[in-house]
Amino acid sequence: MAEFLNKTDKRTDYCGNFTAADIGKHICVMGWVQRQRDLGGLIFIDLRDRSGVIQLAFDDKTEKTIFDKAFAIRSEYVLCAKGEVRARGEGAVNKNLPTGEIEVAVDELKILSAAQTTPFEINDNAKVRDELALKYRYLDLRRPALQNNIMMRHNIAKVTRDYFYENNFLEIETPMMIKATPEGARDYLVPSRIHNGSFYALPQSPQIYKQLLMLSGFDRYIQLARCFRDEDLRADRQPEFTQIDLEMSFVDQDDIMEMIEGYAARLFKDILGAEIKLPLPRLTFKEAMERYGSDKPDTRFGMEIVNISDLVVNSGFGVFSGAVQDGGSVRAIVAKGAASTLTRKEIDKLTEHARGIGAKGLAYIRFVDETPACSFAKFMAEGELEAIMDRIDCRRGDVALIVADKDRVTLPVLGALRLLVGRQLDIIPEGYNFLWITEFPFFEWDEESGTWLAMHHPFTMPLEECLEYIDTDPGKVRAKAYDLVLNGVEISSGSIRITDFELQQRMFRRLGLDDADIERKFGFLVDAYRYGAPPHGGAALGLDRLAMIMCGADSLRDVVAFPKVQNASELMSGCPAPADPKALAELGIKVVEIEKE
RNA sequence: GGCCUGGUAGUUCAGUUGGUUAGAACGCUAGCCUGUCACGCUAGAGGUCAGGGGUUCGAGCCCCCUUCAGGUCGCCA
Repeated sequence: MAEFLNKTDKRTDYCGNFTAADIGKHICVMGWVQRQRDLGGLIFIDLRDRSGVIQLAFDDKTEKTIFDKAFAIRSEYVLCAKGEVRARGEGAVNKNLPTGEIEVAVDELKILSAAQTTPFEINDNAKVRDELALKYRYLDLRRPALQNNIMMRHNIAKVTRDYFYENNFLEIETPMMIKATPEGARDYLVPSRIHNGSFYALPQSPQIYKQLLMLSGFDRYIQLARCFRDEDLRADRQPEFTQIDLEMSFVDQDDIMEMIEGYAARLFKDILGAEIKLPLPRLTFKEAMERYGSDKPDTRFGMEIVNISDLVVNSGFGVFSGAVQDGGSVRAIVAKGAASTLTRKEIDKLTEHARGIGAKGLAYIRFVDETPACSFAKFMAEGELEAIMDRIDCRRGDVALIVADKDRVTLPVLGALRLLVGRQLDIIPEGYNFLWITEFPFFEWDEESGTWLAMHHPFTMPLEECLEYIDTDPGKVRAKAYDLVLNGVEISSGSIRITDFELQQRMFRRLGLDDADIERKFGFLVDAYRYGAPPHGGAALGLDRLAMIMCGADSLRDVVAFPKVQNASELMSGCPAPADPKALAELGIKVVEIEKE
């Protein structure tokens, strides 16, 4: 039978906060039983709350009724315990525990709640399969590791607000029920009861609203904004997530980047005590792609991509020469000292992987013995292989991986292999490596539709020097867009917005939109820019991803209190779930079975 | 939508070439134990081998389908 708190039951402090300085004090603690140890005439209970654990002690001086109560206590019972803090005996000190020098000699004990045996042990050492842990997420969240992550996330949010508030940003809430955005990820839709057949969308980001806030004159805006995207999940992608969303007026690109750099440095200093050297390094998109095969390169290690097209353009190996003559390239990465790790079998696996992501094949040089084993040596003329190995610095003990294709294949494939091999060789050092990627292309040619698409979004400002190419050579137009990358993870994406009505019309038309399209898709936003728009731009940082990296977690699930799994359902509550037929009728929605192909 | 990996006691796992009664550790229950802290010792309970179908004299193991979970490609302006 559970007991109840009364007016005199006030917690003195969290369990983990007591120290030897408290010896002699009479205290009250509350929490969950981590473990009860019954030694016969002596019982110990580790009481846990979000701060840590403290040991409760019961012995022959303990009143009999209390001792008997302690005897029956099991793991995860919720207790209120009062008693005197005392030093543990010589030799009984637990050096592994912050509270290991002390214990509470209990003289009053309430069982606030009994607990059934949990489906798994509440313990960081006990591995539990995700499926089960997520079904009982409220229990999994009792584990110290997860508690610490969630608390660190809180601290990140706090420092974030502190920093931006101090810099005159206003926190303004934007709506969660909005008009569907015409492009980008799939929207989550919310049906309207009053307007049957019409739908709200949940925001993929507050993009349009924050731009309008600049037009309204709020000048500096920030919001920790919940965002929703109906796309497939990944370890670093949840269907709902939180962005640190910000926008600034009367600034250009460098001002915003500087503001964000200051934030990054402050955050890592305050939370982790890490010094981030400013200004952060910058790479253009083009350079990042050519050196790392990625627009979010992990620059904690080298293994950069080397272009060998000019050496093989006339070689007897058709795969190489053909690729270059067709306008593509032949490029390589070299894994230094990897010859013993990257066996023939491992290279075959890498080849399979490369094929899986679009390469036609993978050539290699594996230099382990006197003569290098090379998959294409027999096609090489005198001196050609030597020239290649010299260019890419492939020495005894190294393995070179070579891809020949269009740039849009060679670069990303080598970029992916670089990461894979880097992890396999375990050569990626610890630490925090920030990097800006700038000068993104504005347009992206879409093979499928045969049109130019906006790579970022259509309100992104082109670089002034590129304006002349908008109609003549769209591929050359670069944008005032900047991504912040941390350890190979894109943690922020931002841009300066177009505030000139005429220029915006020009960009829309280049994207193949006619006046009717523009009006239908962006009508109110375009109109807004007719009435006086300050130059402005902003960015959005992924709070979840930041927290993930700062916690050293491998998955967003470890920093989101109630995450969703791969099929976008939540295992604990069982959502999404079928709706009540009455509710559907009111919404004018009829559920039809969609045939699977 | 594609590909890969996995599902065996409450939990984490082992399970040989397809062969008798499916094991271990932890947890749980009971008993003993005054300095434990992953307490110790003794005993015990606990199994739809994810579900369905097939091959076989015989299936946890082989085959097919389904399902759940993880990773990944597509997708994510």
